[in-house]
Amino acid sequence: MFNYREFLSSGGEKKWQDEWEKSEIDRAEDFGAKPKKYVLDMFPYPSGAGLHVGHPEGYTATDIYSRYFRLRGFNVLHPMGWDAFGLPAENYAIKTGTQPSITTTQNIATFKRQIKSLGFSYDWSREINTTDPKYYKWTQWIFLQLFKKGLAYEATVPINWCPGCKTGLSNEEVKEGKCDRCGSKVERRDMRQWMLKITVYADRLLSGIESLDWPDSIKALQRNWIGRSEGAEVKFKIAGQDREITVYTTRPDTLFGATYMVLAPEHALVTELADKIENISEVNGYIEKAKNKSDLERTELAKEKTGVELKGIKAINPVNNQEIPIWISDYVLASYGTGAIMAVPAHDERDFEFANKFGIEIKYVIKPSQGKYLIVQKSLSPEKYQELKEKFSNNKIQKVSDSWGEFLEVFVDNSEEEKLLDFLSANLLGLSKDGGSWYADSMGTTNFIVMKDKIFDVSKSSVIEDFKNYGKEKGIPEEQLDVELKCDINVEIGGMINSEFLNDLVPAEAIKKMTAWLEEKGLGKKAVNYKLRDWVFSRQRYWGEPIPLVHCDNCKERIINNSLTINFYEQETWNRLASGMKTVESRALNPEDAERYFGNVKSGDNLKAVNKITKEEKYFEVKNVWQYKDLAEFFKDKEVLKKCYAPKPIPETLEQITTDYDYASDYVERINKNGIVAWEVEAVIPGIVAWENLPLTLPEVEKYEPTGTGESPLVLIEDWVNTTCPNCGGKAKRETNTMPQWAGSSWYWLRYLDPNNDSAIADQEKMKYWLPVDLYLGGAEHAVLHLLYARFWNMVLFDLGIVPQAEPFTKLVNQGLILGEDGEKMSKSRGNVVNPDDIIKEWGADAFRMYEMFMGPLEDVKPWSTKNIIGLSRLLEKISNQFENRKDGAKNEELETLLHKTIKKVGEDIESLRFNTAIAAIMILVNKIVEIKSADNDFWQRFLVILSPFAPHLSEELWQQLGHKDSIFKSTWPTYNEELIKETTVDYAVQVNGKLRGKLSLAVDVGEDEAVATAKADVNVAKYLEGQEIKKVIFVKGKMISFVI
RNA sequence: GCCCGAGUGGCGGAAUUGGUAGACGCGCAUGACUCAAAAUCAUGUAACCGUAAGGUUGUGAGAGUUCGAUUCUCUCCUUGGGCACCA
Repeated sequence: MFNYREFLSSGGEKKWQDEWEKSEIDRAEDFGAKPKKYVLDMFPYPSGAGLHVGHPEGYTATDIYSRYFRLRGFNVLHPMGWDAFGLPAENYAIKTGTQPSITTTQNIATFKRQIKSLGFSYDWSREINTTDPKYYKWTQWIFLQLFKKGLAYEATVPINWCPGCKTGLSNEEVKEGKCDRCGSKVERRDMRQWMLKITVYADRLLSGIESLDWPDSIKALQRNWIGRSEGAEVKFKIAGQDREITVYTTRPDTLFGATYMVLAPEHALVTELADKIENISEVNGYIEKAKNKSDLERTELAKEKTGVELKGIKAINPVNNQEIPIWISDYVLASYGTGAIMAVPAHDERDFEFANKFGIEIKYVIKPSQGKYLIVQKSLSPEKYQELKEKFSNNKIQKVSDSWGEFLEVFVDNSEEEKLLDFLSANLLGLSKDGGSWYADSMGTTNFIVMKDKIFDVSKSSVIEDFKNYGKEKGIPEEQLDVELKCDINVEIGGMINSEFLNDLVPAEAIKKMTAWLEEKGLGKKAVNYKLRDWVFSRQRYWGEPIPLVHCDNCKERIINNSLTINFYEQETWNRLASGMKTVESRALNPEDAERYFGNVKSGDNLKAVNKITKEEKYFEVKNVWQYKDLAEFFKDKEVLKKCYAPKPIPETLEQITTDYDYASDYVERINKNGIVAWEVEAVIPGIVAWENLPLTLPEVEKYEPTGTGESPLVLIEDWVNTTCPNCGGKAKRETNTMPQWAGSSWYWLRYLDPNNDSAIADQEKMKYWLPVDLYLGGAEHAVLHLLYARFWNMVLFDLGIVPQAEPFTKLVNQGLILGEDGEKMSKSRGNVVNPDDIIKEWGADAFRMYEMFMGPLEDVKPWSTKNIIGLSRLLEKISNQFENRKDGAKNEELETLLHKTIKKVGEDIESLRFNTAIAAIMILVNKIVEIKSADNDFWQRFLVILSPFAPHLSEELWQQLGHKDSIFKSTWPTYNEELIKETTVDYAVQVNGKLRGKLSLAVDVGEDEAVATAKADVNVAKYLEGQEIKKVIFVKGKMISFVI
């Protein structure tokens, strides 16, 4: 007699887990003939706490999915591994002195035991571990590919420094100004860092999103993070100076409304024109203060804008030649756009706030015309309301309420403006709020300020004054006249005003027209900007992949930033050259440009200029990062080509140059071959970089404590740091920074394909066979970190011809967070953490798996509830009991039909990851078995297979009890018969005037006439139809019949 | 502030080319079995009125479109997540 509880308590589940492992049933076959399916879980960080119930949610889902597709005849790759570099193990080491590698090994063992106890069908022969030198050899190898491609560079930049973790962080690792890991407030620090040039891929990372079958929310997050914006760069001249400032704006249409300019405190203009600025000490004081503020402080103080005007100099608005003041303020960021803005207070909220605070002119250049009017409701009689409705029947009238009371809103389009105004003045204005006046308060949504007997047009600049004067005349209390116009930032509606050649255009069109105008006049041009910053890639910590580079003193020079090369041309050369180049921007070098070009150079570095023909060299020592006076002097009379942000391979054909390459420096080598005189400037500092033989293994250390000085503990191991240069054989020093945690996870799905390959990250053919990943499941917390980095690396590897697709993950699904029983996030401190071990011990793995799937939709956030597990346990017990009651030859038609329906439903639900409804369907079927009392072997053969992905242990056990020698997972998914599933009768709902009045069971192919006649004859329905004229009958086949009377 | 998402019984949740709201499970109630309890089985379970038949209301709030709205449109509220002076 089979008993489910006995099966559990006697280790029945473990028995099958061992059996499956022994028979290697879960192995994926490389190059198998069956269609392939790559089902991937985000691999876990093996923490000391072990698995929590959130982990198995995703793993169960992919397990069910994998088992289902194997039963459907697919060759499924379903691997698991460990993302084991990271701070917890290192912090534990600092506390206890235990080597991170030892803790990691222990934690992995725990995780593996727990994961195995859930009966997941992972192919363990492909297990990987990011901390294994055999694995990180290839992480390092990929880094070197990036380095050789010019995508990894060293730079001294202000970075996010976490004082708690004593390491630098990437932008993606900072949440609300705090460290994503430890919660410490992040500080700004200038530090030497290895950076990855992810910005080069910004556009492709953005456009690639479109093709992905990912949740919209994740796509939106990535789009936001990349933050592409289109706009224009506009040049503003400084009055009386041979100097201009370039600003970036997305709203060139509002240029006529630009009443001042703002520079970031770091902007080079201030130092350059220091002697022209009358209040220079005040300005310098402000700059000094801004410098010392952390990013967090800047944003915390954001509520109140600060700034200082640069007295003595003025900028000239290029569209109307008006002189406008120049300010510096930290609400303008040096790191975005050009570090300078034109301020249009009337149509930008930040500028509006700033201008209001400092009393700067606000000039409106867009007339709003959304056509929205507000009317006080209490002034409307029912008759008037009716009249209003009839008059404006095509428009929307709705009730709203705010702190002022209840109103009606009437939306009219422009064509009906006049009509509404007539109506307003004829009917309503005399009856408005408080017997006095009432006004519409937002310029953004309203055309007119409406007063008792007068309407004011807000497009007139004097509107507020007019309004107030009129109000005073009428004796209206002052506080009721406190009208404020707000800034309006819309692009879609309204027309331009006060803008000469743009007048009456919709802003969106005005943007195009203005941009074209600027380009034509040479005052500006179209430009694109991204919020995405380069990836700060080095960490000053121990437990990570060593960066496999060597600094050598013998070798003289090092290019610290491949993007830095700029070419300066003698005037004559320039003249010969410039006519043939379309995309080149030329100008004499000035400090502003120098700052932009050499922003990565730090004090003490050298800049080397090389004459490409004579090979003459000239060195400039950098005294101050923001000042390059010597350099500027030397190149004063030379033109400079625009810097090259994006080093690209030397083009092969002329077409390539003109179509693909924006930047002239890309093809400077070719030009030089033609004898053109140019100076090429590189930033150089002592020490060459060479790369190591891989893997460069992480040495053991005695102290894991970060030094806190911006160097990793590796610095303390002298015989590791000191090495020989692979380049010249002389004395050299190793790089001591390590890689961030995200490095190992940025390519791990490739390694599963070929985990033991010692000559490549993975065999090309294997990659072609298995890639891309068909289903990738994991938490949404990785939306911009792991998923963006992984896409970036994959794209680079694709460009190198290593991986076959640019996008690694075709379909991505996020499992929702599981909250504690109290509805809060599970956390140790709250004491609401549930340990899977306890649940499995009490209820078994099958019940646990099924409960996690039955909780609700996979993607939803949902609370855990231990008491609800009993429902699933009962189900499994019921199944066991009914299995014992089975009777051969006792076929039941009703049950057979329901089984077919269930086979269909469960299959469809698994494919679309709707496990909760699949289990509900299984429950309905089981309830039917109970009702029928007995089912035959033939029924069980098929039922067990559809149960098996959910409850593999019990299904396998009962399967074997049916007499099978082979595993149930070697069988095939049962088929269903469409004919059998077809219903013969359908329930129709009968409605009268939209209310349900009766239900009818009719033949599936019933005609409309017959159905309507039957419906009319129904007692319940007839009651309502009696003595009524039927105006309309609606018949929806298979659904309902509706009478309108 | 901006960008996503969600609001349905006591609870977890079903149902969307607009067509019978509340599937399935938990819980609860009553009954059977038992000396009793647990377990199990049976029945019931949105709210209100009614002994019942039946009726009315009902998917965050308000409006709109429709014969008919959880589903579509608009406004608002609450809530989860993300971004946060990105010009």
